[in-house]
Amino acid sequence: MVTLSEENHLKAIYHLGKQGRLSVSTNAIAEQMDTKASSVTDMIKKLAEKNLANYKKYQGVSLTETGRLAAASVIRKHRLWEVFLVEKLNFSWDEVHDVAEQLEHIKSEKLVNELDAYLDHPTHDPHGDPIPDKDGNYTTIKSKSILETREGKHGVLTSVKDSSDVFLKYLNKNHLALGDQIKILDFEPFDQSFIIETKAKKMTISKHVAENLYLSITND
Amino acid sequence: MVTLSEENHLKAIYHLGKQGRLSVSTNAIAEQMDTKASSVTDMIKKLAEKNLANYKKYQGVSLTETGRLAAASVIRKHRLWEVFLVEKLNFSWDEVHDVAEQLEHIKSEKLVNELDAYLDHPTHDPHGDPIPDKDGNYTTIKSKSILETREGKHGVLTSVKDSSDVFLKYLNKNHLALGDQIKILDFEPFDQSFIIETKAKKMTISKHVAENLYLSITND
DNA sequence: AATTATTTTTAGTTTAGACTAAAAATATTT
DNA sequence: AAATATTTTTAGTCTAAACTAAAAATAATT
Repeated sequence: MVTLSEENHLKAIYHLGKQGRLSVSTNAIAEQMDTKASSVTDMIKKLAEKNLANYKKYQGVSLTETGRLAAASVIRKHRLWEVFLVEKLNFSWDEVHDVAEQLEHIKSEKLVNELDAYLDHPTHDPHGDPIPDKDGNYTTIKSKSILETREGKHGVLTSVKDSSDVFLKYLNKNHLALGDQIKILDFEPFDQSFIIETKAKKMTISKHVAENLYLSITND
Repeated sequence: MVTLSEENHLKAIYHLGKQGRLSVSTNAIAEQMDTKASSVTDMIKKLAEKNLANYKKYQGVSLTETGRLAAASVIRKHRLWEVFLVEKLNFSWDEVHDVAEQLEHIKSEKLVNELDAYLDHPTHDPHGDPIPDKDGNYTTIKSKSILETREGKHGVLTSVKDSSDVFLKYLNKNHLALGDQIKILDFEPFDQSFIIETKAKKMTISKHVAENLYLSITND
């Protein structure tokens, strides 16, 4: 049995290294999880003991195949629940995180499978993040942050890097949503801000915003 | 903050006494929860400390108004989730309990309210048990077990007392479901068995079954 | 390369929740 | 009412998961 805390550590390791494949530092995990390095060390040992992680003292941790699958399963549940909350229960995308954080730990094969089917097998959550399938696989939409994109290009807003409350509320306020067609009109080198155009209007976005918005570029 | 274990104890006390109003014994709680009396004593002290329970040593426990509301809230969530699982996710009524047992502890006002609305404010769960509203109130359907009912009477199957796996599977096997119209044809004093008639067929049920099926009697 | 700084681990506490075994209180019998 | 049985509580132990502070290992800098 994988405990709640173990699941959370698996998730952190998964997120920090490429799906847990590369080895991540104790400190990085501690920071991500808002806990202490010593606590992380303890937990890592347990994960290694259960063959969920590869661990050598002072060398960081990576996930085993089993660990990667366990982590993907938790993330799958998290993102499916997020879709459920937004699509069925009128949550907005800035309200789902805390609840999904709880729901992701519910243990029931049938529940996940039925939920997945009920939602029509969604591939991405409300923030544009991919939903792993039962085997932990997912397809990534090729996309680039606006900061990496040149003026004149346009594309569809497919995901946000930062999915914090504040950022999502900023996007709501400015009527920016996933799926929006966006054109990059101008780039200002001085502060690396952009002028972009949506269906509705033109607006200026800061560098900080630009690096958190991901577009799937439309060829023209 | 009410912990998971505290919530489970509140539930047990609520179920054992009239919504926690009458004082229940430590042993009864321990048995219901499949734990030890000494553990229950510890927990009861915590509940009293938090003003969720009234407790005097050796005198049993009852719930305070706050405690009663907290318990009702957990039960409300449990039963709403059961409805969700059956109506939306193709669970059958004998599969919902364990999952609902987990889901009932998810903390989010909005989640419960939206779920309630999404399910169209159901008043009863798949076993016929009433779903408390936000204030912990619910309406009981007047019903009697078949064992307490005389031959010749008929009524609608509104709830089951025992909602264990085995019993529900027995009912499935015999095509008995909530909402079924049932007529009591005969009573056999020797073993207190009954012959009943449903839309589909006649069948004999044992005393043990009869005392677990509740009918809302139809006047004629 | 040696010193300093940082990161990671170890060792020892703490808290919540459960347990066992013994003691104390209450109930039940004779 | 005394003796016995049962229930409940207390006292002390255990485990999981966190913590602090000190020690050990690794990394960075002079």
